[in-house]
Amino acid sequence: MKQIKVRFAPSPTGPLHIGGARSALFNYLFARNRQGKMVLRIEDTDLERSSPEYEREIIESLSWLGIDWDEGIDVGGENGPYRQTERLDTYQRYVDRLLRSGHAYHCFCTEEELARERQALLEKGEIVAYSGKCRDLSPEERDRKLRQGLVPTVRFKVVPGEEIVVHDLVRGTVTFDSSEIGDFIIVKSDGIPTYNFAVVVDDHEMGITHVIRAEEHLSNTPRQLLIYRALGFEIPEFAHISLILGKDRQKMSKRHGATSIMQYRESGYLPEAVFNFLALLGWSPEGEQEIMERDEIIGKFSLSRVAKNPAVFDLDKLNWLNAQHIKRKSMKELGELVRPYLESSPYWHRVEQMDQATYEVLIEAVRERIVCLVDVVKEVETFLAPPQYDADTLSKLEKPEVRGMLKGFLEHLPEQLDLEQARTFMKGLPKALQLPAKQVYMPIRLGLTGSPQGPELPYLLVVMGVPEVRQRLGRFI
RNA sequence: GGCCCCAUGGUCAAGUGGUUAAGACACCGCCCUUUCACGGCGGUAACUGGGGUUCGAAUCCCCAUGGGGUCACCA
Repeated sequence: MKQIKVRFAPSPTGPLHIGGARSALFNYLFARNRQGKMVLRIEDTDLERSSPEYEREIIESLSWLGIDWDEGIDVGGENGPYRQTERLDTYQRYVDRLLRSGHAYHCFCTEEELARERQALLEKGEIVAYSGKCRDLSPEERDRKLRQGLVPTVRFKVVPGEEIVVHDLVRGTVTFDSSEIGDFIIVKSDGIPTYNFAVVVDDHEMGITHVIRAEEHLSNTPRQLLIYRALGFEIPEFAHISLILGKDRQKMSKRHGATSIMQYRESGYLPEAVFNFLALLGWSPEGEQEIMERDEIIGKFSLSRVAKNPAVFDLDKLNWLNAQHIKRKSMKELGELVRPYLESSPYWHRVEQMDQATYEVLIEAVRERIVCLVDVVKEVETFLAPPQYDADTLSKLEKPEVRGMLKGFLEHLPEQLDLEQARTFMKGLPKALQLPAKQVYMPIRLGLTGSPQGPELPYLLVVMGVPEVRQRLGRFI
């Protein structure tokens, strides 16, 4: 059987966002599941908007997610270069071929007049397509315009009245009428090919067998099919996956808040959680299992289980998945992951002073409570920030019986204790003080942090340290 | 507006002619617990509508409706 080869071909005109990442992911999963190859190609033919910074960010985002590729930018390969602006001579060869075979022609219409015509058609509610004005220019006319210094575009000639059939792995058979497609531009006046042309040439040259991309490209496909045919290329399989929508059910875009992959990284989402979440958006595994690691997903992935309907991005579920993946981390791993966030905390100097054992107690205390890694910053404040007491809390703490209890607590409190000892100590405390549990624990908590909620008391004692416990409670005695 | 795609709870989503129509997130309740959270148990909640086809439709067909995409010298 022929080896499968897919590609992800972003244009570096912005950061990698959720939708793009999902396209990349599905390509990756498909390739890895079928022992195929993955290509990363940069489609930078939009000179105005492309930038090397975005290209770098996209690559970094993919790498962070754990998506890698066998051929392409950064890793090279036998079909390079993998940046479209570096492949202009290749496109030129095929343009010449189309020009010679009569499949394409030079067009001298200006952008202004085209925009006017398009607007008029749109208003009349007619099919918006190029008029074909320059289609039958005589060689003499063409040469004259060229001599006048007019810079032409190259258009692909579309024969109307023809049925164009797209066979799509997720959508089935989709039929288009060529009459709805006007002659379209394949080379811009700056000599750079357009997407519809370059994508066909590259996919062919690079031996792509499966084109997996977002549904917004479906209506481009008939144009590309025409080019495949004119050039005599073998047609790959297509799979158009449905879009990811925002809460407002519109295509995901910058308007929807955090949308770039890097933003998720910065907020402390784990790459394996984002990977897991994205895989579940538009695809579902056969079993019931939802929390999965990369290799499990690769093993289960198949295009036949990709849904046709668009999916709304659900942050709640991502959050839940992230918390689940955090719980799967070992203390040691989590301690490392969380450190950069703690470094930005105003209490970092305190954390820095902790010995390894105390640090791990801190991590353990916080582990079940955080959804994103950044949440540690807030959590750590419970332990280290100077407590704030509101009036209500103060009135509770200043009762005489509470004062007596706290006094007893401090008298019994050892000077030094680890987590196990703290647990035992706290457990036995009500008995030692001869008080019911509810009269003991909550006042201590309030006195220590000013808040009725937070990690279990033994954690508080260990992380805070006995001296600070004494100091915080001292004012209530 | 033309063309194209899509349509199961608030969201993700299983389901491919016969099911009490799964499961997950979110929400609500109970339990666990020295608090909150975690966790456990339970609950509310869906086949867009109308026609067909069929002994029988969430599943097949048609129409309507709704949502989305696309109509660039952007990809």
